[in-house]
Amino acid sequence: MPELPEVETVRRGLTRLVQGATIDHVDVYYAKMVRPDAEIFTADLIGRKIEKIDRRGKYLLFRFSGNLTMVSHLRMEGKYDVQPEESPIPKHTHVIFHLTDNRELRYNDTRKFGRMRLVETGTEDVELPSLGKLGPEPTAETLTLAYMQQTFGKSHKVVKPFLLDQSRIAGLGNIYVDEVLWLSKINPLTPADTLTKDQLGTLRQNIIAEIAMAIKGHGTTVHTFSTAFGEAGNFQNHLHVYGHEGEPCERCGTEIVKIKVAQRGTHFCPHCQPYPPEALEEMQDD
DNA sequence: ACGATATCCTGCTTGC
DNA sequence: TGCAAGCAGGATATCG
Repeated sequence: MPELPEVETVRRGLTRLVQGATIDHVDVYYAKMVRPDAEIFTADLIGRKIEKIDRRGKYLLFRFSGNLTMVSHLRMEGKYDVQPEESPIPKHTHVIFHLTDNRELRYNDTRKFGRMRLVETGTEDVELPSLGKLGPEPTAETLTLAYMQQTFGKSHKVVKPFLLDQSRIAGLGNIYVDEVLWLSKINPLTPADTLTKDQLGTLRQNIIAEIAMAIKGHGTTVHTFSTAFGEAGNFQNHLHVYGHEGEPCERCGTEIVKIKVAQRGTHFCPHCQPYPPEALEEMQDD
């Protein structure tokens, strides 16, 4: 599942391959994937030049000539690749951007969860409310401790779904949330407003460092992610808890457990990340 | 306004 | 062996 580091890796690969290329025409094979409807979508893109590719959180923003932006979200399994036009078309290819140099930019998505949206450049924050409401990027400059103290302090939500909320911090997904909580020795069921300043400082440092390291490693190949640009993601070698249930914790040897928190699979070490009193009380009730 | 829940999809895993 | 049911999950819509 692409999270921020994977999307950034895709952005860099696409920039290298198709920045400056011009769209000849577009074929949409799965109409629900695009907006406005496929007819308008394909008509609007004819003759446009890909001037730049930006990213915000997990969203890709293709900047086209003529003030047009395509906002693309890969969701679970979306992938782009660039192929010569004679190359066979795989089963789950849903959109093909035919370029004028006889190459094709193809969008593949097994589960059809990804979405593309065409808007006038500059209006994306309004046209896509979830994009406009994104929290700060997880970097040292943009994610300040003061911001974290303020936002965490105001919420009773438990920290796992809190960190998955893109309007709080942009770009974290299920894998990296489990990882940074393990690194920070914070139980995923801890209410956000009970975290101390020290804990928030540790969490902040781990988020920033983990995302930066994952970008350096070209993302993770957990499940079906690969960059398709000749840069195989190798970050899975650095995962400590995600997908490691039943294995000993690298720090203390206690068995890593997997539970459900807010409907999401959640991995942690019950010794290094002890349950908060709130969670223990809830467990008494059962 | 907020939280909880259902929905979208397909492929893989699990269980009988 | 075969097949049905269960599970995975980011964003969004809907309900209370």
